[in-house]
Amino acid sequence: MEWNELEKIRLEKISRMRAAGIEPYPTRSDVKHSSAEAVRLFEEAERSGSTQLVEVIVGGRLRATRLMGKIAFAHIEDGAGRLQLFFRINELGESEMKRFAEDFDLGDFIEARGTMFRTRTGEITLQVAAFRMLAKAITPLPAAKDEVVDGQVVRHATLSDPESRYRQRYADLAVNPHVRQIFRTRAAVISALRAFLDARGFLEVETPILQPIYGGAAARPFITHHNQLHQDLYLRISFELYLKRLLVGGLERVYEIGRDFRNEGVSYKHNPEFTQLEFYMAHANYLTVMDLTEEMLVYVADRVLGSRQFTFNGHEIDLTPPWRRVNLREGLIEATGIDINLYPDDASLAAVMESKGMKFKPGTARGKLIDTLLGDYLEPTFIQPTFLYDYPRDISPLAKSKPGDPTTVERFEGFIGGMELCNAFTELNDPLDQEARFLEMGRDYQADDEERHPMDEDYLRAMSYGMPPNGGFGMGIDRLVMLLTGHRSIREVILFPPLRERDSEE
RNA sequence: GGGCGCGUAGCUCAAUGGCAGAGCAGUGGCCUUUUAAGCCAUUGGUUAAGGGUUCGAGCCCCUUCGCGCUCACCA
Repeated sequence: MEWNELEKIRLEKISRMRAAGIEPYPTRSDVKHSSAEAVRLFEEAERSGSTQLVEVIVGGRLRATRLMGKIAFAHIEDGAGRLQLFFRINELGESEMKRFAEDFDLGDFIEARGTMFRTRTGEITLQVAAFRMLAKAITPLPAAKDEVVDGQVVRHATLSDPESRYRQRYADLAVNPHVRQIFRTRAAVISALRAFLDARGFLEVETPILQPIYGGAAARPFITHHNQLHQDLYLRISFELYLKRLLVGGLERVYEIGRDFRNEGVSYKHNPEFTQLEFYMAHANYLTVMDLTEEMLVYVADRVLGSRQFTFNGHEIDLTPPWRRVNLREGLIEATGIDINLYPDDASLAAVMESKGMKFKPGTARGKLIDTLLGDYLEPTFIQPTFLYDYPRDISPLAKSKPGDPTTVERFEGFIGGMELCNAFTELNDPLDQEARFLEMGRDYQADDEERHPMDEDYLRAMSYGMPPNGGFGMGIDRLVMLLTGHRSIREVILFPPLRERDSEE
């Protein structure tokens, strides 16, 4: 390690402490109370009129000190909040007061024991009878001072450079309480999703992340290699094909929450690894899944936010059902004037789009053209929760056809805040149809080998044993957390977002 | 990958092409109820890296690195 001037000073303090027989990193902590508990115990004693002193042992990070000669005030921060400490020479003696002033720095983890009282200004405070170092901080925290405004801690000049915040997320978390809150919310969202599905008889399962054949989505995979098997493996791009195999096996309602990996570009709403929820439900269909989606997201919002309304990107969003439901064909007619049913092949749709001055890559297949249209003209307009439904068959190889309409499948995507959040369909369970779809996809994507939807023979074999009719659902958890925490960048809701390696890391 | 922008002290930020600065943090003092405590003094810089133009570059030009925004890509 290379230490800067500030750090060298603290290293000297460590030497000084050790020379005095004091261990700056003791093995045991004797902390018994959180800051919040200490305050609560004192308030209870006050309320009951007890004359008994409230004695506590608290511990936390030193966040502020106010040294005033023969007395000193300090604030420590722990997981539960902040607590003011009061040091006085009368109780501690001259040498301990000096030790506090000389050896203790902002950022150190310290332990303090004593009795609770109220200062003249009314702040509930620990009168310190004894204190010690729990863990010396060598590197100063990247933050200036705290201020309490209306009961909220405002931290001044705190770490704000996004690169530093992501590279040193530990420092970001240590210094920015609102960042810690994002990840508490994230955990609460996942916990609520589990509770919702568990209560409805879903079984949580784990399927392979390393897969010999990737599938369930159209994306370039990450490739890795198993040495002993002498075999290349892919990091999964979706869970879909494995979860549906379980329906064949008689697990009628399954879900998985986990990581997907897609070797694609990053953006404010794309990360190469992201967290996905997928569930599959026997005897459901895309309409019943739509209802369940509304119910599930309201449940999550109620539990996590205590509200069905929230602000995202300057929009007041309301999750209260029923959500708007837009037929894809009708939506496109309204937004673009193009009726996709009148243009049944690549060339005719491309021609009409060109006549309207729309931009797209030449030679794009019809399905992808339609996807471009909805991405450009519909998705950004779906601010309030909206289901877009009935997708073209040729971009939905795992969805079941709509009865009486062979070009359309029973599929919907849910949008909130102008962003795709989830994707669901009545799952295709006809193995012969499925085989035909794989072959069609093989043709459409032949030009671009990496994006090709590979044939999965074993998946077809599974389906050939008989798969119950079912509805399936996939949702990006990161995006849901973005919405519920009001962050427009996916990196804000991922603890350690990927960054390029730097030449010299300190 | 393309375009635009940014990178200055530990942190947050200043600085017409003309002496690299402030606040906080740090260091040394004073201070027995403070709370962004206060007062006095003070340390701290390869201005991301490298090259160029210029009497003179943090500032202008080129290259490289990193980050952000955006476009492309991403059913």
